[in-house]
Amino acid sequence: MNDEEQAPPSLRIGEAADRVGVSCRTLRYYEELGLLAPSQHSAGGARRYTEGDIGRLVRIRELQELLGFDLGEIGEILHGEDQLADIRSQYHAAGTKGRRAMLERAVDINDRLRSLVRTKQERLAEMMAELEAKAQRYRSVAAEMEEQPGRSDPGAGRERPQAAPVSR
Amino acid sequence: MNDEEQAPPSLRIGEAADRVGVSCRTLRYYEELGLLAPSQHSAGGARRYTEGDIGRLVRIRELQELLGFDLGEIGEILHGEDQLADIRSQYHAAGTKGRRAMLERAVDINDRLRSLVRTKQERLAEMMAELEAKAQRYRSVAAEMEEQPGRSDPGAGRERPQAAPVSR
DNA sequence: ACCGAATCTAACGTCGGCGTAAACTTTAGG
DNA sequence: CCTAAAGTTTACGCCGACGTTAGATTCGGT
Repeated sequence: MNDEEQAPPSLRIGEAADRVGVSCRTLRYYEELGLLAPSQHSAGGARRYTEGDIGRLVRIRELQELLGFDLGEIGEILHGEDQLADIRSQYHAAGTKGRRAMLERAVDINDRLRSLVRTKQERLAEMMAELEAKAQRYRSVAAEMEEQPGRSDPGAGRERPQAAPVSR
Repeated sequence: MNDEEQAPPSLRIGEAADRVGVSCRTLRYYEELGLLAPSQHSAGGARRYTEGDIGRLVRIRELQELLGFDLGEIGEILHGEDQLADIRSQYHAAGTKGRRAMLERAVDINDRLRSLVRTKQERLAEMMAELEAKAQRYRSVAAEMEEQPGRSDPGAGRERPQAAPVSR
């Protein structure tokens, strides 16, 4: 009656790579570094990536491009979180003490990441303010050009409204 | 009567490097790439950096670290702005047409930078939201641990309040 | 004038993050 | 079953962004 396969359609390496805009080589390289192992394989041994894998991959890229971590640091971050995730599935893996330690470590990573993101947001906000100020100066220069067409010889226009200086 | 020298105290390469947290080699490298030339030199030919140079250097680092440009792209950005700055000091350098073109180019660069910063801010905001959601989950797990001290054997606690799952 | 610390130029070294080539195997459609 | 397209492993290549070393030169305080 129900011939709908509910198997999550895992992606081949090329499809996965296209989805996040990287190369196959990059995926294999991440696997080599222990960052991202496909959670499935075909009978013949080909990599099959689940949606969860894709999510992890996106995460890696965000840490790389947005926050500027190198792949080693990203590995540490991800593994810290992986360990904590194991607490849920493997209740027996560690004693209460170990679980507390893992949680603390994950919280620590999370705190540092949030702090880093915050400072980055602040710096970006400053930069944006400067860019907009500069855009404003550009507009006034453009306005000055409008009302004085065809002016190109030096020595003139020295004591006029003095449009805001352009460079920083 | 007035022996106060008002000369802007230009910095030596080591001092300049320390100020922005880079190495001397990095400064010489940037100069080699045409990104940052010290605006002064000592009699013997040693580099002397003004405060303006420092500002430019900071700018380079921001474009590199915050926005992720490579040094070639940064060069294009800076030179575009440099050209526009010349319009102010060299009225004769280009005809009205050329000046308009330069302004347009600078405005174009500015627009693209602002757009890029905006999208980066948006992505960072999303990331921050995820990090805070995760922090919230951590807190609930920690709370669960508090009210159940010394629980470490498996098979138990299966049907209790079910603290939010930890991993993403 | 002297001398240790800082700079100079020139050149080679390094390392991360993949790109690319080669030779072989799996996959999937007709 | 056949075959083109996609995937696999192994290994070398490459480039950007500096680090480092060497030997000569300059700076600045006494």
